[in-house]
Amino acid sequence: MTENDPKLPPGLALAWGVTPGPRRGPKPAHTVDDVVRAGIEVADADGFGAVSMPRIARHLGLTPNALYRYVRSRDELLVLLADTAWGPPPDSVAKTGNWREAMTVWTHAFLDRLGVHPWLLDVPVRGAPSTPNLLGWAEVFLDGVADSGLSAADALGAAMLLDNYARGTAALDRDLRQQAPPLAQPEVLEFLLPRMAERGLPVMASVYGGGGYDDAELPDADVEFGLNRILDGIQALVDRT
Amino acid sequence: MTENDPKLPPGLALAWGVTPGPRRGPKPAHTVDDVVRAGIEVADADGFGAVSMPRIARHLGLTPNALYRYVRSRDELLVLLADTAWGPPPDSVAKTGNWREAMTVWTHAFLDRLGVHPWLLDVPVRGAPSTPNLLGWAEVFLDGVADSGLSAADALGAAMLLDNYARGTAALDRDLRQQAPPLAQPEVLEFLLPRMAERGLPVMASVYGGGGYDDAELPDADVEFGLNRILDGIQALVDRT
DNA sequence: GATTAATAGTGTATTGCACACACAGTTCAT
DNA sequence: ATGAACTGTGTGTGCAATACACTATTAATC
Repeated sequence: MTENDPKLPPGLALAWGVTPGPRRGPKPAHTVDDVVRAGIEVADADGFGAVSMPRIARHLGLTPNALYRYVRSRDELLVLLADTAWGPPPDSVAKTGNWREAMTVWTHAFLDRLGVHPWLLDVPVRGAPSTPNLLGWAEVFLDGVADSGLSAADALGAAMLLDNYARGTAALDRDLRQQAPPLAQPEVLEFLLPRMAERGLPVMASVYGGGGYDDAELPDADVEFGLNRILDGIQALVDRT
Repeated sequence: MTENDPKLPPGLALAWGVTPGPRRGPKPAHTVDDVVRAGIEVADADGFGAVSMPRIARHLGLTPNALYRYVRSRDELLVLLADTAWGPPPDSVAKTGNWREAMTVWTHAFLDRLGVHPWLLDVPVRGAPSTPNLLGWAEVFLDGVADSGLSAADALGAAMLLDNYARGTAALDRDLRQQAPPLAQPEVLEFLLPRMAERGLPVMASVYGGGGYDDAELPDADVEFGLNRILDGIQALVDRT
């Protein structure tokens, strides 16, 4: 059983490795870790949509309901999946010399993880981090930017800003990559351009019609553009302090 | 039937009001617009999770499958729902005097819409905007920031950045507001703090333990903080040009 | 005006999901 | 040795998207 403190939010206890002592009944054929591993394998293979209890159970050679012996609910499992898939924060952030480099490295590491497990974007976020690895990512961020002189509140604001930016960017990239985006087919522009002109959308029409606009991919340069804007903005704040 | 050009992405034709000419069979009891309106009502009332074909059909007094006479798939319907719920872009952006004010007004208007229809955050984004209202929002943005002297690419980058920021912020706000976030209960901190200390997370431990940190709400000040950082960053770019 | 082809909505079926509950077999504490 | 606690199975509920066959209706055509 997973009950330790029924008042704790789902997954918290398990994420911190709090497991009840020796049990009485038959030995479980697997561990919570096995279940989490299986879940990650399923998600990596077929995306978040495939992360269902029956699917994971099949992967382990179990019937669907057996999973509820390891985990109280699907929600609880998702918390564990997220923490495990994010993994520990990178050391590299601590080794940087200054806050700006730390933020850059942190954000790139964050994006890398999302490249490895794109489905992490689909795991609902409940609130502030409360599981070990997620807290670890926050910790190395705050640690790395200590030399900026930012207040704790401002540093946290910067972390939220970059977290948010990385997630959005990664989501966009993934969406463009997998499902053929609207503008990929020439028929679409053919359909769209005259109607846009008619409806008074000249600027966007020239952007789409100009040829230089590609919908099918998010270039690295665009990612860097946004990141540099944000860092410049933080820079202005740091300079002011 | 909705087929006009089967090669167009789902919903595109309908979103632009392209409907096939007069039909032969019985008169439809409703219009595509009715279906969309019903969908929005359902979503407003019970969230994106409630937007199912049976649910919308019931709202219209139809059997679930009847909807497929108006719309090719649920996906197509979602495209229409999103464009209609966003609605036309605000006039206010065009009336601003300079790019910075325009971006500020645009972002706040964007956030306002997400306040009205929070489920818009859950509608999957397929790629670059291709429906009339969404294109309109992009248009007024580019129009409003023309005086910045930014290149079209940079202005688009700024639009993406702010769009992304607003979405992330609104999502966070909504999540914190509805489902009780982890740190809301005192037992959680009681559980967490000793373990954080043990695991080498002193900075986050002092943030959570310091008392000033509230998980239950996203203050307006935090929203403005991020927005001002981004605008400062764009400012730096504008100044450089 | 009669015929015919296209169409709207219904009913039924398939498949898949989360989860509740009762049960059979297993293992440890007493 | 006995019984309580436990693991995994089977069965059932209620919901979803969507396919398919069918009936009733209507407009274009003869």
